[in-house]
Formats: sequence, structure tokens, C-alpha cells
Amino acid sequence: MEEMKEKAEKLFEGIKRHTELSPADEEKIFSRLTRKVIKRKQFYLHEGQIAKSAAFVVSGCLRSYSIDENGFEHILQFAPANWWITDMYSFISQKESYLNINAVEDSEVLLLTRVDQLDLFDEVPTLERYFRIITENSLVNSHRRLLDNMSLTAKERYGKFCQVYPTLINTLPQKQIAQFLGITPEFLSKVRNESLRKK
Amino acid sequence: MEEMKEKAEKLFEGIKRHTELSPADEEKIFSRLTRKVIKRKQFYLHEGQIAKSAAFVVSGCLRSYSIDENGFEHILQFAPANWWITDMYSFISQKESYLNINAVEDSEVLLLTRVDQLDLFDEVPTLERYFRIITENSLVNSHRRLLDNMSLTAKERYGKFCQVYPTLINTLPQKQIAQFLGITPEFLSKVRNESLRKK
DNA sequence: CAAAAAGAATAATCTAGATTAAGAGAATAG
DNA sequence: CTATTCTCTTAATCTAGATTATTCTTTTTG
Repeated sequence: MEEMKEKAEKLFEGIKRHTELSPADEEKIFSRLTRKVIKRKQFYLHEGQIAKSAAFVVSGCLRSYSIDENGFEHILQFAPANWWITDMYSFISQKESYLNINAVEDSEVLLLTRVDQLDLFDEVPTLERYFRIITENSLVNSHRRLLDNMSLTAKERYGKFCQVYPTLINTLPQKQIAQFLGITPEFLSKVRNESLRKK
Repeated sequence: MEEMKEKAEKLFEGIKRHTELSPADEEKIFSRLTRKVIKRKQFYLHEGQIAKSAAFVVSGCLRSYSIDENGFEHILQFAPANWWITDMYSFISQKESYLNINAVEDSEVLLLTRVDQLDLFDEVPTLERYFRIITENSLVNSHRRLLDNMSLTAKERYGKFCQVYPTLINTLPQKQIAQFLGITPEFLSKVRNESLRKK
């Protein structure tokens, strides 16, 4: 499987951007990864299931979202290439997830189970460091988004989204951008219209 | 300083709830901690400063919040006894913070600088594990709060707050609870009133 | 302990964003 | 290639929560 090694290379590069990693370490990690193809709209995780693994996106894009009691979807995260995605709550507790995760476009992922991840943390301490660092970064992002949601108007949040995810703007249906921003698609349409007229 | 050792004991207990820690490890960590008293309303961190350290709350309660361009405060976190608090963004990047942190009541904290923390991660790998785990948990909390803010009404969020932080309800000024929930104090007053009448 | 400052309640009015509805384009399946 | 199902827009109406203002109560502080 030379092909798969190539794909894991993207992950190793990411790790080495934060900490060191020997070829032997790479081998140990590689042996625990599983490749999976997830076609557009196919599910990686359904609410109520247990998130046995986390997914590293090699290509494509996944999204995680919850469905509230009125049936509305709220998007927690988009994961384009080179990002990890899972239901963190379910992944660390191995209890029933409250998130759904599916593919926004045809995607390819590398899976690492929680069990294997914990084993690897003992075998390759530098991997625990990597996950410690990316979790710290995720926390900073999550905090910023919380404060943005509390302090900015819908229009301002849309402006920020355009700056932060310029790639996603054109590939993603607007409905999903609205569900990420916490507004209705109708209102997003209005906001975009107003922004256009001003230019 | 026997007194201080007693206080660090609370921290060590917390660590041991997640991973093991030898007496030698405890000694190494202990030697890096600094004790600090922060009186009610006194600041631990001002927006624009660099968060050199993170604070473990021994007693009392701190809060972190941002101030938006209209001068409104938005509370990100309350840290009662046995919690850590810092501006995570500033702490990990050592760049200017965008949060303020001050004491809600007279408090006592143990400080650990980022430099010492990183040193300790090499000396005491089990400490890195501890921080990896509590950061994972914080991320889960932050995600849940994000989704709650998107899917629940103000009244529902207040109800959840009462369940999750029953202690804080009676000690905290309502203004601050409102700033945490992302609503105005006036509206919180209305919500509470309606809840009472129903009972 | 009095004066000043901060916190809380109530009510009237206002607005960002939701809801509902309806039509026009795209995309997808069959 | 056509029917059906999504996606997007526009517009009218509605509402959760904001804003402003007033009064009352509780803390702080000198």
C-alpha cells in the first residue's frame, strides 16, 4: 500500500510542524491508521453512535452538526483537508454521541481509534504532544467563536467567516454557512445582498 | 512554606484523578508554582498584556471576559476552586491577550508560567497528559456551550446554567450571569420572574 | 453610619433576526 | 432530457430579546 503511505505523509508533515517525529515513530503511527472513502452526503457518524475513532481528512471536506428538538441543524465544525474531526465528547468518553458527521463533498480520511490513540500516546510520547497542541488551538478557536457569537451581529460574523474560510465560501451551500453562523438561510441571503449593494 | 504545600495538594489530587504522579514528580511541579492572593475585583490579567502564566484557583473564583467595541462585557469562563484559568490564546502564543481576568471574590491562586509548564512537560510527561486531558474536556464544554447558544432560548440556557453551576447562582451578581449567558441583565430579570411565577 | 455607587425589578418601546410563503434557478436522479 | 428535488432570493409579518428609563434595594466606602 504505497499509495496510503503517501496520504499519511500529509499527517506526518502536520505533526512535524508542531513537534519532532522519527521514521520509527511514523511507522508506529502508520500501522494504526485505516483508510476510508466517504462519498458526498454519506455519514461518518450518526447521533447516538459511539465515536470509536477520529478522522484525519486527506481530501474533501466533512462537517459535524447537531440537530435540535425542532429539527434544525447547527454546524459545529467544517473539516477541510489536513484537519481532524470527530465528536470529541463521544471520542474521549466512549459514550453516545450527540453529533452527526457527514461528507460535504467526496472525501478520503484516515481513521485512528481512541484505543489505538491512547496506546500510541505511550509508545510515541511526541504524538501526545501533537494532540495536546492541536487541542489547545481548537480550544482557542472555539472560545473565539463563542465570543464572536455573543458580541458580533450576523453581518459581522459573515464577514469574518469570509476572511477565515475564503475557500469554503464558494464550495459550500449557503444553507450550511448559515447553519454555521447560527442564522437562517433567508437572513444570510439578505445580509449578502446588502453587502453586495454597498460595493 | 508548609502552608503552600497544603494548597498544591488540591492540584495534585486533581492531576491524580486523571493520571499517575510520583512524589518526585510532585516535588518538580511544586518548585515551579507561585502563590498569589487576588482580592475581589483585582485583576490577574488585563486585555493587551501577555498571559505569562495560567492560574490554578485554590479558593475563591475568577472570571475571564472580553469587552466589545460598544463597551459590553462578555464572560467566557468562571473559575471556582480547583479550576485553571488563563487567556489560552495569549498563554500558548505569548502574544497580546484579548481577555481580561479578575477576581469575583477574594481568591488565592497558584501560578505556572508557560515556560515552566513546557519545561515540566519534558521533565514530567505525566503532567503533559494531565493538561492534554483537561484541555480535551474544556473543548467539549466549549463546543456544548456553542451549540447551546445556537439552539436554546435564553430561558432554557438559564435553566441549564442553574443545573450546571448551582453554587454560582447565589454567589454571583445576576449581571454577570447574564453576561455569561449572552443576554442583558434586564432580560434575565424577566426570565427569572417568569420561572418563579410558574412554580 | 450616611452618602454614593452598584445591583435588581418593572415597564414601554424598538429592532435584529425568525418565520412563513411563494417563485425562480440549479442540480440530480431516474 | 424531463421530473423532482434542492437551493436561493425576495418580501411581508412576527417575536425574542435589546434599549431606555424609572424606581427601589443592596453594597461599599469614606
